[in-house]
Amino acid sequence: MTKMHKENNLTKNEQIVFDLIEKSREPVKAYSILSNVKKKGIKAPPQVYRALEKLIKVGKIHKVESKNSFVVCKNTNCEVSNATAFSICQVCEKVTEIVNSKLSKYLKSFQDNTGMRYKKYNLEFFGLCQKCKSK
Amino acid sequence: MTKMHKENNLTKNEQIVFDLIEKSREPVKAYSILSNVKKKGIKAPPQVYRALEKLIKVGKIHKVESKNSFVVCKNTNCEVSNATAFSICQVCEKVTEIVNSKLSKYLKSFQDNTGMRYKKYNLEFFGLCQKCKSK
DNA sequence: CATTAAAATGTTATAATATTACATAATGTT
DNA sequence: AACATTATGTAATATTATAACATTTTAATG
Ligand SMILES: [Zn+2]
Ligand SMILES: [Zn+2]
Ligand SMILES: [Zn+2]
Ligand SMILES: [Zn+2]
Repeated sequence: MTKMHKENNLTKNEQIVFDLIEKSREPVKAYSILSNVKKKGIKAPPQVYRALEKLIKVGKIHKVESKNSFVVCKNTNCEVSNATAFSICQVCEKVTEIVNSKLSKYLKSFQDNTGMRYKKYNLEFFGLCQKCKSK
Repeated sequence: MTKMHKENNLTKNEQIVFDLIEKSREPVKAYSILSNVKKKGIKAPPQVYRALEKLIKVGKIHKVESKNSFVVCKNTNCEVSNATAFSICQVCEKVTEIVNSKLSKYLKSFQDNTGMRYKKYNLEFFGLCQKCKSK
């Protein structure tokens, strides 16, 4: 097979899945990805889920857990996906990645009551986006 | 039907599901709940999911999104479930609800870069629990 | 370049999670 | 009692995700 991917280290299927998520500009679900990349030759769920897993691992995308959806990282790969925060509109379901160094510093240095620190977190905020608030 | 529930406002099925989650003392999955309450007369997924939805709404349980599991609230119902934080061990999968007023104050008053505030959040921290760290 | 090992892909099937739709029963209100 | 509302029962199906195994591609080695 020819080298179809760009000058990063993504494989062909990973690149196809990444391109689709990036293009969509809103959270995408795995089976939506699947149906949209059929024309590119990806035919079955495992091909999509493998790509998603790898893309998450290298920090190029994140999973929005409350929506079982995937978005491209807007934040220099979030230190390889160990520190993610999202803003989610409860009305229109718009999802935005929060890039805020004060917040990430606070959470990365957070110690719980037992003194435990954490390597990784995921935070999802819910509210009304600007557009929905002004309606 | 006789009034089977206790002096709260839970219905029969809600009480059955709640009792099971409470008893389990670790996150429980919906179909695990279902199989364990069959003997109580709950036979189908919608009965479980309806109860879960209501229990979440009133703040008696939370969903741990990254694990598709449910836990009882340890924190005075988290102001009716609008502010939840969990500690999740990456090895043994132990889940603990974090009760920390500094953290909750910080997050409730958090404003993103656009000045937006949020009514609700869910935070999941990942790391090693005491037991797994000392291995 | 032939051989082998490792990584990636292809494919089928199935598991796990969750919801829709509609029927029946219980409860509360007038 | 009549009606509306809430809760429950039930079947079917939709959605999300993984297991298992075969094949192909790529990388590494001699
Ligand atoms: Zn990111
Ligand atoms: Zn909105
Ligand atoms: Zn709680
Ligand atoms: Zn542990």
